[in-house]
Amino acid sequence: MKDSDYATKPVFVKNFMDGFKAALKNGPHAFITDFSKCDFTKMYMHFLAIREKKKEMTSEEKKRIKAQKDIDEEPYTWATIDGRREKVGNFRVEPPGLFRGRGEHPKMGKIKRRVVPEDITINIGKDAKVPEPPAGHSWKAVIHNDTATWLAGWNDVINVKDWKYVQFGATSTVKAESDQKKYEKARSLHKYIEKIRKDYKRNMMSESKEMAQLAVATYLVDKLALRAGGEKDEDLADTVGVCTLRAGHIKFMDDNVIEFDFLGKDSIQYLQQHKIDEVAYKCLQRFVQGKGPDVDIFDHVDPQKVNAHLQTLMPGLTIKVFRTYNASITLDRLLKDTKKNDTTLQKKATYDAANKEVAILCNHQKGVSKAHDAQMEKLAEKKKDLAKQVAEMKKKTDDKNQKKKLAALKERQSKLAIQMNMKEELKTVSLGTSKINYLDPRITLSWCKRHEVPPNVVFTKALIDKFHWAMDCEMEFSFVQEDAVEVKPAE
DNA sequence: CCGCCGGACTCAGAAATATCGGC
DNA sequence: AGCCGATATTTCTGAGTCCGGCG
Repeated sequence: MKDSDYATKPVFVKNFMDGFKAALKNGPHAFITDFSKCDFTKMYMHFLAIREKKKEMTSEEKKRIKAQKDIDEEPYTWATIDGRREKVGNFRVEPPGLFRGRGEHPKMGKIKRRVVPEDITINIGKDAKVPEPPAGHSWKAVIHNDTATWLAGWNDVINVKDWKYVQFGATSTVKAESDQKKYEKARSLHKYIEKIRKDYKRNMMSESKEMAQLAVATYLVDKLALRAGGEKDEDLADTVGVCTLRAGHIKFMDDNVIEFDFLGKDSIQYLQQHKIDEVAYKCLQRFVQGKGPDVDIFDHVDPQKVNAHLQTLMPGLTIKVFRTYNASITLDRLLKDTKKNDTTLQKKATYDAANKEVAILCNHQKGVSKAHDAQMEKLAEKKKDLAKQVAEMKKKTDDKNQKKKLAALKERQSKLAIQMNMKEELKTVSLGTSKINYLDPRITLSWCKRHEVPPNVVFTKALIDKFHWAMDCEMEFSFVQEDAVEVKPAE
């Protein structure tokens, strides 16, 4: 934290000092009340030294310690469900520390106390042996809820109403089945999408304010893959989704273009301009008329109402399904441009480009790494150097391998150019999130089969494990089912 | 009915850690 | 061939969505 700018934020400092003072109260250090007079350098140096020591270990030592750790943890990484022994996900409780919310979080800096066995509820089979709590401690409760999939849970110590759970890992049957169901539902949305679009286009012109707002909200969800946006408590960061968009979050530009500028999940900025449907544009103008920037645009609807309406059109349909649908069908469409005779590397580039388009659609971002500019500069140096080498090689007409060497240099040049281009283009775009959560793995795996690309070119080992249920999909798998008529994206 | 809220699960980027690849 | 910085992958935990039960 000392390396971050948290200490310059008044909210962080206040929350931290409140907790710190409470901890020091009645002790010999109760006189400490002023953050600006505190110097934590000694602690900082202490932890830095520990890190240094770790670094200095030989690789053998490191390996040995890791192996021992794996052995020690092994018993906690498995659980049996319906007679199957399956991998557990997060089996460790969260250690104490300072809470760091995302964005301008009102609780940043609060001290996160240690979670003790007395906080933990164990959920286990009636006849199973209950794990022993640490010596001298007891569990808060032991329950036998066979309708929930969590193994243990506790109330979060910062947002006390929230629960934290120990769950099965991504490779487990429960997770795999639910993942599969998610993609099947998104896939079936395709069969209803024309009906849904007709429905909202008609309803946008409804006299009923609720109906019109329902329609425009659904349109934005369909076209832009926005999140639902539920009401949030005051003690959380101020972020929005479709239903909580406020008048100040949109700007009306010429030619039915709207600029969206708001903070979404994790306080990630959504800043995009889109040309939208003319009727929807006019509706939005009507909805914000006479409203100040802080007033809700959709004051007559909420996610429950939108979802309830969606379910009159397709069973089980909710707002988030559109995100999955949109992401997957976009990948499906873009991968069709893969060239048969390309090298694996080129095919991978096509895949990454499609993945990138999905990431932009879903607004999946990442912070620019601290070293980015320096790294780019280094690559630019390399580029200059290569250019010089090429120029020199051109002069060496006496070298009988001149042609060959020149070709090799040119090859390096073009590779470097691609690398630099990619690095710059992806400096704020995060590809992983959509790969893990939004893209039907069968699209990717059937593409791998058709184009003879090994799955590990596009999926990490963990993803290959997670998507084991999709591995044997057919080569001809299509996210859009064969019997479906051709449908264009929302306009 | 409908709105509210607790509960359970999915999804999110940052940080930590492991592996890679160029000199 | 081995070191070191860059890149890839995994871990962590915070932040959403949505359902169902209750008043």
